[in-house]
Amino acid sequence: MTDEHELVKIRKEKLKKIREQGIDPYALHFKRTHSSKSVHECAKKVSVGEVLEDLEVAVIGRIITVREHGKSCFANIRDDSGDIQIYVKSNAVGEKAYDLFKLIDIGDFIGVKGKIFKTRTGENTILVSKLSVFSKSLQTLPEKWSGLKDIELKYRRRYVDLIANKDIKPLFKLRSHIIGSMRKFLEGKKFLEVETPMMQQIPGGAMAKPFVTHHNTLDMDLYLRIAPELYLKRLIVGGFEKIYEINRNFRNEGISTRHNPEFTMLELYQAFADYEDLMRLTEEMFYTLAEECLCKTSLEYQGHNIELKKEWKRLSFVEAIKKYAKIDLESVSDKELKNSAKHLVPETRKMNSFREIADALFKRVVIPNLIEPTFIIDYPERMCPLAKKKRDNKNLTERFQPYICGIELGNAYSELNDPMEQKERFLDQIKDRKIGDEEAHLMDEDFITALEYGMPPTGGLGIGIDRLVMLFTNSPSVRDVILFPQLKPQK
RNA sequence: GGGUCGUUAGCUCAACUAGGCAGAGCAGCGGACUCUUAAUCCGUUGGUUGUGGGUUCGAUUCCCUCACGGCCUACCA
Repeated sequence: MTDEHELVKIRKEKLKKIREQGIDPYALHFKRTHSSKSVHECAKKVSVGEVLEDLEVAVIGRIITVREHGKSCFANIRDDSGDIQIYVKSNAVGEKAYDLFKLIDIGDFIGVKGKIFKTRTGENTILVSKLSVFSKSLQTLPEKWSGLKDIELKYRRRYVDLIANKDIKPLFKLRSHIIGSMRKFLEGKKFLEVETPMMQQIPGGAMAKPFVTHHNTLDMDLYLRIAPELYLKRLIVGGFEKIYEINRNFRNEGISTRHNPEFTMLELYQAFADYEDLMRLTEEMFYTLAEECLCKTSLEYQGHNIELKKEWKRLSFVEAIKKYAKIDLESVSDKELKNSAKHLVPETRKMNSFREIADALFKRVVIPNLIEPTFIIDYPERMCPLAKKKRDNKNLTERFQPYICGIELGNAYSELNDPMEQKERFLDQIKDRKIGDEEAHLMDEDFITALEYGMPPTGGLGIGIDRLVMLFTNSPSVRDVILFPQLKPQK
């Protein structure tokens, strides 16, 4: 407290003076009649210089700017609907209230009552007749036209970023709108939203390192889920035919412009559907979301103009590697693959499993070329332990991943529903794990048991919501679309 | 994890190239001003230059350490 900033001290002094007038500066006893937006609507019928006589409005908001003129003052207050100008005049509001107003700073919440008028310059304004304080701000807001630029502060104090930078709130409103539209789209197709465990005894459904936590009473470790997949499939076994979950996954991996340790994912499962059905569903979902949220079927991302309402390109994983890396995965041995790969992607030297090397090649050499909406399909069987083998080629699986502008947006399969084959695949994964592939799958016996009860043929689709929002908001970093991205503590 | 760039007043930025009293705008404070809107005008407070070392007569500036962050890269989605 002793090294408190001078600016905070001054504001606390003002706070004290307000309290000395018998006013509680944090209480709410105010009936709002209008938002600033609705004031603007009422003001449409007022002409320049005129006052709307037969209406008194009560508006509450945060002071954003102030322009003093002796015994009168213009200020702008902001609520969730926008900004409105107020005009506080000593002889209109009374001298006592005007003295109170002098104790008000930019950042404070105030309530005003008064009539609407249009100034000489045509600005809709509330001529204040009564004024009250509802929250005294002790911190100074960032400078009014540069806003908050410091990226670290924007993330650490997102609340300030939201106040100071006008484009931040609309972005997160759009994110919310996208997720809402996604739910609406899925409800329209009769999908049922379900919730499955975030804390799992065996983390499964994806290739990633999990976060570990501990339950004290049960005295056992639990893992924050890396994916909901295996539980959602259990529900398909249980008889649900169309289900989805929109929720957080947690992966204990690196942080980058495309990765946050916790991220939001849509996963949906549809019985009696295959990956062909889901590709059509994906196309429809993307352009429907664009229509609803962007009011068009195209989007601009980092200089690329992308039309969504069309049949997306399809390229098989093997063709893609052949096209961009000039390696034929179907004919090379593991040893040959390792040899050819190390020239293109030196990092593969350290890798041993087929999955890791093929994955590395794909990410480094293929993905940057996938700008137009593209489904990469038919991945080699050894890369996808949960996917069903392709009906006419048993070395491949019925899997696809949607890509736009080099962003991997999801993952989908015709799900493997043969319990014995699933068990074999898990055993193969355990072999990969033994040669150093830490992300290879673990055995989940209960999941095998579930499959033994019989899972209908099912299509499953996962969509990374944060990345989808990046794309829809033209954001270069996933941190720009996550309100509170993960950072190290300060100091 | 590796590479690279950055960190100066509450906020936005100068000063660093080639070491020589750390500056401006906004915000704040005092004053003038009853239709302004980046209000204007006059005056003014505010700094351990991210941290800790080193070189030097002298370091915001050069060198090193550490912390935090951006970008690239790796793991991953």
